[in-house]
Amino acid sequence: MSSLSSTLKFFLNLNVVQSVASKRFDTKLHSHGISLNDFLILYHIANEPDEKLRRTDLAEKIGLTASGVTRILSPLEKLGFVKKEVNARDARVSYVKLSSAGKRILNEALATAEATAEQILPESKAKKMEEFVKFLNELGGTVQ
Amino acid sequence: MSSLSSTLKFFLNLNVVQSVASKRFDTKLHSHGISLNDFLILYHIANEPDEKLRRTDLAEKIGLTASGVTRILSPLEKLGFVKKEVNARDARVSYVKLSSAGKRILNEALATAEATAEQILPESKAKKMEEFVKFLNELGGTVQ
DNA sequence: GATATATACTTGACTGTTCAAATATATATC
DNA sequence: GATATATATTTGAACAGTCAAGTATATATC
Repeated sequence: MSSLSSTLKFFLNLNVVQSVASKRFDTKLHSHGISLNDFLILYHIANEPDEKLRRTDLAEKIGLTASGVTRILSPLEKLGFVKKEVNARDARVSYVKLSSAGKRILNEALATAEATAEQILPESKAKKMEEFVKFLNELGGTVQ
Repeated sequence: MSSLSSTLKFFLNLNVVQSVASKRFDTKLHSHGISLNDFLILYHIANEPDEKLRRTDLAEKIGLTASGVTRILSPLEKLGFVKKEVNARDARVSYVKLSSAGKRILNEALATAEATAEQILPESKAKKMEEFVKFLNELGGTVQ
């Protein structure tokens, strides 16, 4: 069995580690009524200057398709965490905007997410973490 | 909006990068009739001394649940890439063993997977890749 | 104004995976 | 031997997300 390149090993391990880590986060964040992807969505929206995003832009930031974004946002709208906002100039576009309830949930979930991250990988053990984050950003990671 | 810890940023970016990367791999490997998870499964089985694994052990290596493993293996058995083997001593246990056809598919897919990895992240650009792989192994990545 | 092409988003149908329960078996204890 | 507990795997149902097609709108060209 020939050896794999380091790059391929990297991606295969990425797959496994992500699968396990996202289960951990989903389990912890579930107490706030959201998933890890919900959290990521609320976080990205909160980081926009006017706390809103086009759905196609959001899809790119979280690495899912536009239809995937529709599937995720629909229940979040029903829960009142986000609201849909139209674009005055382009009727094709709709924005997803953070609501007050959404901000509250995000803030509460932030502490849980930080604790979960610390549990999986204590920062004290995280050598060169900033470097890894940078590396993932180069690969398309959108959280800066 | 307070800043996130480096560790949390790491995991959030992991999520996004993995989502995009796995789509790339799935697209490319689809020409062999398998998915990235199929590939990972065949790879892990091939790396066992006797080319077989218990299903619970396989689940751990790929970061999915036992029922997820059952769902994935069933079509692979039908396709003839793997076969089920019983355990003589423990009737609860069944092994998944690589077949000749499975070995062939894995070898063909290896070239595609390497090319895909190189496309996403050229090894010449991959500074400290071995270090990142090591880091992911510490986090539970099972491809060494 | 008509037409062609592109873009944004949704939706029916589907795939991949999990959850919770079910089934079968193994082990430990009495 | 009976019983309790644990483990391995499967399965019905459900959830998360994609695919491909559909719908609506915008833009470019004639």
